[in-house]
Amino acid sequence: MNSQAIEDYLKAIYKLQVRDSTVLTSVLASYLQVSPSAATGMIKKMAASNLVRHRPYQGVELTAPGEKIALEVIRHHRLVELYLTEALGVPWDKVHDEAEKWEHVLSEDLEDRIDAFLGYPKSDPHGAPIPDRDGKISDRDVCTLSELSTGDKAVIIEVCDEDAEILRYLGEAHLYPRTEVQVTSVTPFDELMTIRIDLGNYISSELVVGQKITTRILVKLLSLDKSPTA
Amino acid sequence: MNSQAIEDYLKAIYKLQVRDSTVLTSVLASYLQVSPSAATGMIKKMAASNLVRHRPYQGVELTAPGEKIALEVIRHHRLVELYLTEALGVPWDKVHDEAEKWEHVLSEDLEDRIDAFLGYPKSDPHGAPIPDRDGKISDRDVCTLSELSTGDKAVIIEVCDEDAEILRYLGEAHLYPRTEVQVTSVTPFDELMTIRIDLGNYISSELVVGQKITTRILVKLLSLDKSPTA
DNA sequence: TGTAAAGTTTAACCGCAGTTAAATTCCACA
DNA sequence: TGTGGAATTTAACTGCGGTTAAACTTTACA
Repeated sequence: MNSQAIEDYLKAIYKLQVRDSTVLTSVLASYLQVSPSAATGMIKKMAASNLVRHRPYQGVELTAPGEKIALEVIRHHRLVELYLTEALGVPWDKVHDEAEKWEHVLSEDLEDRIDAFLGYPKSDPHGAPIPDRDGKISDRDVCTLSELSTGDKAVIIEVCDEDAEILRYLGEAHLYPRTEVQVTSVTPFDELMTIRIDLGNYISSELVVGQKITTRILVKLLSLDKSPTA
Repeated sequence: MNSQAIEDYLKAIYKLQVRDSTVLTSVLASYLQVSPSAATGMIKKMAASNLVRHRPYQGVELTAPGEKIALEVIRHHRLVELYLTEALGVPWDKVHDEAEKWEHVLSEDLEDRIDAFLGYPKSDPHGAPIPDRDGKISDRDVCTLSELSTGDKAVIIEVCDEDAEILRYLGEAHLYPRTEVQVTSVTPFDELMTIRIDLGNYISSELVVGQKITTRILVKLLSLDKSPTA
């Protein structure tokens, strides 16, 4: 069995690999809030167990076995997040921190029971996909809100779950997964985006959001008035 | 915040104090499956934090702050045990081991939510009392099954939860909390006890049990055909 | 009452995951 | 192309909770 620390490192590398396929020691260290030398030490240990590939001074990558474990931990995390929301009513800005602890103590048996209770869900309360038992994640056709242009209509697929304050703000603005939004304008330079939010019941609201927000929301484009800019 | 190890030590001392008000290092060490010197080390550390009182070579006792923490951990443990049984259908011989891990990661907020979900329960699936938030446990008028005499009728209040095999056996024999039993005979020397078990619907069964079992079942005497022997 | 056995504590050590400080490597730019 | 600065790794150390072996109390009994 791997230690909780190793599980945390593997999960972190997995998440950082989404941006860059090879992860620099310093990036990993600052993500995990440890010193670069601590990260180096753990990287070497994980490399010795064939969980990661390490090219000294160049960065680190998950191996297949490492990725498998990372996906198991992420599956645990997201199942627990959804479970806490659905079964115990924990508000969505709190479930991440709770799940950080629970993900490491979840037995396979309990994982199955929670999965069944939830009806074998495909995504967590923030819209993040839940890997299946084999670690597979279904493909999604998404981009960040910040990539949209004026006139584009989209539905929110996922919001970043790691900042509780942002989540509270998004919740107040009704920016949940499945909410529809339309970009009504984008300012130059700061790229402040005015979006119309569909609140249901033929009600909508308008909101101006900056890149702190727009880069943390994943959407699926609905209308093609304009194509997303790369 | 205390480490998981310290929480485990405090809980262990609490449980062992039920038998003997002062706990010997060797007893504690063997209960926790660590070496006596490891126990000594932790005892000294806990004594320095005023969690226990240590009389060298004589044994260890919880202080008031130590007992408070022990009761909090036990409350977590028993709430989790009941929650796993009620909400997720985990069989009663498995909940103890799961709860051993979960008790250390339960936030106060989640504790309250689980407590409310369960309707502020007073005992766990094995009949063990759940301390309230202040650490108070309601008094109970119980003795062990082994203390009863021929003819005594009693209702099972609690069964020891720490041995999964015994629990499976007890479950098959329908020896749950709230089951009524009557002692029909006791052999000399081995003190093998024949008990009649009320299975409900006017059905009962008979079973011969030894002291491994009878000392692990707490009962409340119903009829007073004979008083319990001290 | 002296002593040996049993129990307890101390001492020296280990692995884990972190730290700071020093050495090393890499890379960009003059 | 040589070199300075930034990033990375190594080295030396820390605290935690465990180990075994040795030293020390306590106690029971001859």
